[in-house]
Amino acid sequence: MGFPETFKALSDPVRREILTMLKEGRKSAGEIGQKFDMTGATISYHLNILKKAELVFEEKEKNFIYYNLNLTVFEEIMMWITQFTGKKEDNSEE
Amino acid sequence: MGFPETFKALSDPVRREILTMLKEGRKSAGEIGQKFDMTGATISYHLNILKKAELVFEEKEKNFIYYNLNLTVFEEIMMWITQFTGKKEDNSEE
DNA sequence: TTGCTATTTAGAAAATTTTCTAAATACATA
DNA sequence: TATGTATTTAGAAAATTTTCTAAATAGCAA
Repeated sequence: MGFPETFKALSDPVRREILTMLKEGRKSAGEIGQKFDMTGATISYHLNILKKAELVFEEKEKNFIYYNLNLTVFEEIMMWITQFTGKKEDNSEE
Repeated sequence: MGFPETFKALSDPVRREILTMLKEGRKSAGEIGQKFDMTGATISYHLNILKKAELVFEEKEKNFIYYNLNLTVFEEIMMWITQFTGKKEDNSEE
């Protein structure tokens, strides 16, 4: 995957808002788009960046494409930041 | 401060590399610049972005300006990510 | 003061990112 | 098959970011 893509993906407010929406559970591209004053094409562009950064994955179902959070990469970002804050690196609880 | 600036600041590889360098301790703008194949003006631009994001602070001493990590904001990013990974939010050890 | 070193500021050029419109694809169902 | 809905792709325009050169500022030291 690569940190460059991940951090780039997180650097845009629209994309962070999309991630926040997905905390509630999967949403279709259309549902996500309704939250923003942008064309579907632009939302699609942002979703693609999140997908390439592996921050989300998609599930195709009927006519829809649903987007989900992929938590693995969030863990990796945590690790990266941990090198600065010096908290323990293995969160072995839970 | 604001997450937008912080994430923007972290989105550039040069700036992340600068932060990594500063783990060792404070460095002057000149010392930082030696690591990169860029003009001092460009380094200064990146340092300013890190400073505005409050990821670093500066100490002026004699003819030099030394840059240091400011760990506070890293903690805030950790918090932001924690909302996704669901780890405990108060790291009350140490 | 004058000159030297360290760094920033200003403004322009180059590169990248974000957004849009229009067209394309894909699937579902009448 | 034909039509409609959901979403993406292509290509261009607009906006932002990164970089450079040249000039400015600031402190030190002769």
